[in-house]
Amino acid sequence: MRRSNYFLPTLKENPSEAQIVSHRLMLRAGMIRQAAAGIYSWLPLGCRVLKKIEDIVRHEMDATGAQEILMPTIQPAELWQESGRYDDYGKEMLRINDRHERQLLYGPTHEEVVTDIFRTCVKSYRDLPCNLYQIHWKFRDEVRPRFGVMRGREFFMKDNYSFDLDKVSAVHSYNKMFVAYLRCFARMGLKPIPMRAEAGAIGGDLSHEFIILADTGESEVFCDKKWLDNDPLNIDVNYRSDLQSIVNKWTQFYAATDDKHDPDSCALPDSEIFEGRGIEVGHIFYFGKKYSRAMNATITNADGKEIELEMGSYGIGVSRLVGAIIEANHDSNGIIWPESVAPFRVGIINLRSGDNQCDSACDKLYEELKTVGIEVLYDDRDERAGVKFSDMDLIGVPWQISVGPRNLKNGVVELQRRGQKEIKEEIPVGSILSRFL
RNA sequence: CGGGGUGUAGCGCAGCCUGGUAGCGCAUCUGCUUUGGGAGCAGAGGGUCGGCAGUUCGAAUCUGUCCACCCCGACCA
Repeated sequence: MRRSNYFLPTLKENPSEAQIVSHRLMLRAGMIRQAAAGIYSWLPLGCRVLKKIEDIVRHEMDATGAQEILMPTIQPAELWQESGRYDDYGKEMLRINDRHERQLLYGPTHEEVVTDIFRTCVKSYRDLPCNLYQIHWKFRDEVRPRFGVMRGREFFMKDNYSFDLDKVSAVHSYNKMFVAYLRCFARMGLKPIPMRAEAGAIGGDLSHEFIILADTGESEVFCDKKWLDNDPLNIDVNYRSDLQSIVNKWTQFYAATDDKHDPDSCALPDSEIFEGRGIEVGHIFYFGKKYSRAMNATITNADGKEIELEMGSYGIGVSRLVGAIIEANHDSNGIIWPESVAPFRVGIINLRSGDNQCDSACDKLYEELKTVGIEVLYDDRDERAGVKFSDMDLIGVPWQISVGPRNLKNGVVELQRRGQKEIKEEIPVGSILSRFL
């Protein structure tokens, strides 16, 4: 992408409405625009990152055997009246009447809709287990939206729903999601910590929330230092085999948020405790028959008996992750994207646009990188070098290639890793491409 | 939903107390000079001062009311 035709409205100054760093940087980097409190438009740069995260999540979900669907954002009130949640959910649910005065709502979650789909379409135990997911918009009318996309009212979320015949199978479905979640967050360059959680409004008796560590996180976290050395990507996963040992391994160490942490009763010595801050980015629930019973979602088992389905639901805040990743990866100059979610992998800075040598060297490099499929942003604007450096740092492109007349005389360009200012490499123009293959 | 705060050009702000018809910086446009970490000079454009209703000869400024947004708390992916 050539910067001169890329819609990227960066800001030099901090918008006054934004307080926390990820919100400020997302506005300054031209990723989002606020339309109303807690409601945002996603501009090209933000959209790219959102889709990168979405793709990682989709890939990991597909690997577990889950199948993607899309359910409506607008739902009929009847389903919620049937489950009993229409009254329970309260003012957080945005309620709408259509022209016929039918009661509708903008979905805050989709247990009711998916249960309705399942009960009418699936009648035999042979079709189980089944896990359906979507990556879609939801709306919760928060009393007080804040922190930009981290706590908006409209948000982009991945939500799965598992259906099983019995509890053993349902727990396996739960464990699959548990492991897949660890992998998702790790692939985004984050340190996930699963914590035993209250099931809250969703209901049920088995639940974990996934917290990622970030210095500027919303809640305080206390955990065993052994967490910091665990890497989920080292797990050799076969989703068909029993996963309980992996889940056990990942829940054996101490971890608690500040409201649950009691220094007096904690068995760990202080020297073993890591004290940090975190952001919740995922939550999984096993809730058994709560909805299948209320909504009469039954199935005939092998013995010809009609039984209620065992269910679970599993959420990842995809749009929240954009903010969370920035909270975990930034410096005073801007965002530092992990490569897996970066909007562009490489940025080319033409230090002297208009200079024939610089222009042609940049053009050539740009075309070469594009040809081999590397996402590259080429700043070809007629701006001063400082403006381009600052902008490229702000939007956090992982690799910066600076092309200027001084170095070009010696046939080299400069390669720099975002976030490691001290390391600058001078590389012959001809061999830069091979660095990215 | 309780408490606090702010609405003036695309962004950041001053002016309001003490009424006299709007200003600064950045950004934008034009020209010249510059060019390796947010350039300099000269010129230009851009505002129903959040909305409505009052007070007044006259309101960004005073009064009332509504709205929007932000912060702290309670609540949450």
